[in-house]
Amino acid sequence: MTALAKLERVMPIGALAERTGVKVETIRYYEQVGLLPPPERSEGNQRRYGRRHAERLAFIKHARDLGFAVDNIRTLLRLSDTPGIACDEAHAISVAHLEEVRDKIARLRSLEKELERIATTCSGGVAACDCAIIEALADHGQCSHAHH
Amino acid sequence: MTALAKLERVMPIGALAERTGVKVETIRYYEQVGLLPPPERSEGNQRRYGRRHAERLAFIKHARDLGFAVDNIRTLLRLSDTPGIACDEAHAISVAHLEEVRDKIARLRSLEKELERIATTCSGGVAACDCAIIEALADHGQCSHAHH
DNA sequence: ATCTGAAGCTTTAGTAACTATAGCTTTGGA
DNA sequence: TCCAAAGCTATAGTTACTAAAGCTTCAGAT
Repeated sequence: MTALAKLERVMPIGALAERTGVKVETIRYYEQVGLLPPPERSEGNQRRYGRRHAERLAFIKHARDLGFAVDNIRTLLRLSDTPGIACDEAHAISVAHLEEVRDKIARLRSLEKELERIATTCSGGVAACDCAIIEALADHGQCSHAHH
Repeated sequence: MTALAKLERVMPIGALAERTGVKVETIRYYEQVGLLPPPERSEGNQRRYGRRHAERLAFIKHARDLGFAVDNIRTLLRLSDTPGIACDEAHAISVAHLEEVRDKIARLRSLEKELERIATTCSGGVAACDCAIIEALADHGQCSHAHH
């Protein structure tokens, strides 16, 4: 058996972290909140991971990168653990999340416009303003953006 | 003196909250973290606000709505308290924040694309997939998006 | 003057998703 | 055998609030 193949079976937490790009502390945290099942331990009580764990953690990381909440990931994992059953729920979660993301984008765009206006009014010169940014913040009247 | 004019001087916290759209608890929180100066108190130890406080709180709210961090707002308030001095700093904060916002928008757009792809692959039918969403999350290989 | 319900008070804990620290033990190669 | 790197647990800190418990004050009606 090669060293690599052995690593596949008994990775310590640091190797798993490096391989998945998830920090050691975060891995322990995921275990604590029940996303990642507790792995075997070495004689000295250190965690030893296998390929299953690596795959599951990759799933989690990917979902987190896509902005899914930990709670939703728990559901998605449960669904992926029971194959064949309805993916309706997975679909619903994804669609809801997509909507959230679109919403967030829209809100940020409106902020962007407003900030652009504010930040360019005062170019940062010493004498030019006193101070347009501060005034813009103080006086809501100039503000174009709708509901807060 | 009208009732309204009197309210301007001795608003209780609830009136200030209603007037500014900031929750009572949040107002107390802003006082605690030093954004809002401690107001006078009634004989029975209740907070009594005046117009100054209302203005300052409006400033804070507006800045928060624009997504400025509390820490940056503290700086902006300090700048607005010492008029005439350099607005360079205010400008720098705004520009940095604008960049952050743009960055966030860009990242969310890429998420949006990816989620769109994932969510539409499986339309939620019972038999159609098993399950494309789950598989997409498990298999990073299909993923178009760049760095995580 | 008294009653009462709404509003206010402080303190503490909870939220999301980690991150960091302290103080200790284990591991694995020279 | 030695030792530095890596791992362990438990606890606290982060951001910007929000909520709850258990009390006190306020202001209008009686």
